[in-house]
Amino acid sequence: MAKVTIQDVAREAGVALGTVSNVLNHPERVRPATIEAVREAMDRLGYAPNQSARLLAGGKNVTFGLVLPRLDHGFSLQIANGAQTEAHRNGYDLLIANAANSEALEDRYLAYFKGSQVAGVMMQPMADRFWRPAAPGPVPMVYLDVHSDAPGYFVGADNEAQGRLVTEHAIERGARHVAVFGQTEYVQLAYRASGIGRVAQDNPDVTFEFIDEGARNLARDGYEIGRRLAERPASERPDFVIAVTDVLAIGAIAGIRAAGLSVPEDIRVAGGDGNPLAWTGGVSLTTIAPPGYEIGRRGVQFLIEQIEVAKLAELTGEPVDRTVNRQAVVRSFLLARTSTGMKPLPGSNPDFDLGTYL
Amino acid sequence: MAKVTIQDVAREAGVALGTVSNVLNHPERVRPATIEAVREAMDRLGYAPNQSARLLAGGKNVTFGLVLPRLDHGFSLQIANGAQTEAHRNGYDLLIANAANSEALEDRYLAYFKGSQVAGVMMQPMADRFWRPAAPGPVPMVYLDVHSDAPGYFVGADNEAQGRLVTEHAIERGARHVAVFGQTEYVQLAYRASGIGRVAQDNPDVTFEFIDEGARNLARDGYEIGRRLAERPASERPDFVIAVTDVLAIGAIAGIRAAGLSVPEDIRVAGGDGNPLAWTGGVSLTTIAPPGYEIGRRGVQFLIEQIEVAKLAELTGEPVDRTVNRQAVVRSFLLARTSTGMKPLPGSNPDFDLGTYL
DNA sequence: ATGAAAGCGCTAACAC
DNA sequence: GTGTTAGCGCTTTCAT
Repeated sequence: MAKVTIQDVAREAGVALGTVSNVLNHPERVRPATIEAVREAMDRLGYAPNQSARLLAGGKNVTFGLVLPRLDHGFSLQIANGAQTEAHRNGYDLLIANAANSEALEDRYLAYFKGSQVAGVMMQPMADRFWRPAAPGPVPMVYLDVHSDAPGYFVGADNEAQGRLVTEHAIERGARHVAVFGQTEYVQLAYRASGIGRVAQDNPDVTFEFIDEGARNLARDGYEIGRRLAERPASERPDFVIAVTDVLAIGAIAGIRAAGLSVPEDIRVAGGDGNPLAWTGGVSLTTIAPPGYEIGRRGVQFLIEQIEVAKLAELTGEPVDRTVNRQAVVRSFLLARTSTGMKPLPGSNPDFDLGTYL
Repeated sequence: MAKVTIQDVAREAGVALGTVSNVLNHPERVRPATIEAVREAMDRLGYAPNQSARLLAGGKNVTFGLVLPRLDHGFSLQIANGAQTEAHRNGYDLLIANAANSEALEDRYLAYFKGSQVAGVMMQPMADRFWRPAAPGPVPMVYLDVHSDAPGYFVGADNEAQGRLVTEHAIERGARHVAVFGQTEYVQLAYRASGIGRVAQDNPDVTFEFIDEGARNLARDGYEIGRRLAERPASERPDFVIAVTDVLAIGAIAGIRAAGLSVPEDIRVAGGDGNPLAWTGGVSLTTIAPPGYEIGRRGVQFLIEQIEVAKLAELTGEPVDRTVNRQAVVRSFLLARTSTGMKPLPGSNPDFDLGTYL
């Protein structure tokens, strides 16, 4: 129970306190045999270095913090996984905090990370039109899935491109009557819709129908709309359906089938955000590669960039420019699959199968 | 850039250092007007208390750590959400670490949390037959989804009961020929299968068929098996299918439908782990309530229990018993739904719709 | 490679 | 209520 300190280890190993510290932080300064003895003493005593003391004494922290608005959302999970992978690849650890849809908790975790002297903090702010970044603080900070003209680092997806790519694909597949649906209250989804609208304007010969309903973007909302569209007389029925999210799209596929039509033979369906949780059984969904993972990776890279800049500034003695505004946009690309009549690739990526989320 | 300390705040507010500390930790000892002035100074300076210094000086940590083996698995997410909710309800924060399937990372995060003097640590160990808990350390610790006779706190699901409940439901629904399938390599799933087997023994008049294939428990594995079963001649065809996981079950439903039969009219289907990510479109799946959420909640309660015990021991001066073995088993209950011919409840829980995981 | 010592920012105990 | 001070465990620096 009594906590083991570096002193105890030193005594047990018969060396000086400073030597134990060196084994931990600068092993190259210590003779191998000594290292061995010290390590053994640590194991014997079950020693775990006190992080607080380490940090307070000026040790370097190799941990990043990530504040997510929720943990039951595929997009945020993609971010978490991308960030974890990239952080680990660069020798950093990652701690994740779930703000559980509460702005108070979001602030709390943010302050906690800052106060913990982590090497950097990433945050996906709660979706909100009025959101503003905080003033630059003492630790590197990156905002994910949002943009701003204020000083800071921002990584987002090109939502308009996501909409554009899917729509261009529809045209290429010979669509004559396209139905677009999904709740576009969120800024990100509105951009997706705008990309779709842009391509629509460029193709006046194709009929576009925008269904703007009080859908909450749940699978069952897509189901209802899909069923309704499929029950129309053939002449008024769309031959291509675009949903702004994958979850809506799989709902639509189920609804179309429930009405007795088939996908992609009668109606083709595409989603828009590469959500690996969206699985329809039998027919794989055409969508856009999941940008969350890449956003997480890019966020970590921005963090490391800030650390490098700060290190350099410290060497040259020049102050860091606190007013820079850096923005990264993650590139989107289409994943064309069965639901729009494409043949599945032989070695298709199992990452996009719901099964991995068992 | 220069970090703001409690000293700076004190100077800015024109009070003593100790007063600022009191505003932070014992506001009741400070006059309201003073509190106000200090708070204002904090805001003006952008002060964030240094957690390391706080902890090192003996402050109480109100943060729990949770080490998960992966973040792309519904069960672990249930745990994270349950733990977060219960922790928050009790005034604690929760930090999540993703070991990303690496035992080295698992150890690393565990050591980090211990060294960070968090108030308690929960860990869902990587599924492994040879797993043993670590020796009791200085911080409260709870292991999730595993059991052991070694000293420690353990919270798990009653996997055998999960299998038993589903199978009893099958009998009640009039099943005559039950097909059971799923990869039972993991200990947890083997227990589920054993619960099924137990009920099978008690009902010799019902035919049970155990399909033990090299399935990886992905949705597409369930799809193949479901299709194959449905294509059998009617006399050899099961009238009830039990999959050890929900993901397999939804795959099976899709497969059965692809073969031209319908669920639940021709074949009834049940899953076994209440995975909210399993969504089939149209027909809702009979399954067992998701135990992950409850396991996370129970884990936090065990952590708090250990903290209480330690507090009490400190008061009485008696040493804490380090050899106790406490085990909690999360109760399972059936969610009977359309896939086994039950009528959906009018106000059915939206939590179990994939849509919330959009 | 060792031993001694300063000090990181804060909390809690103390005297005022 | 306020101001002062010891010391938490560690890293780093400096002399040896």
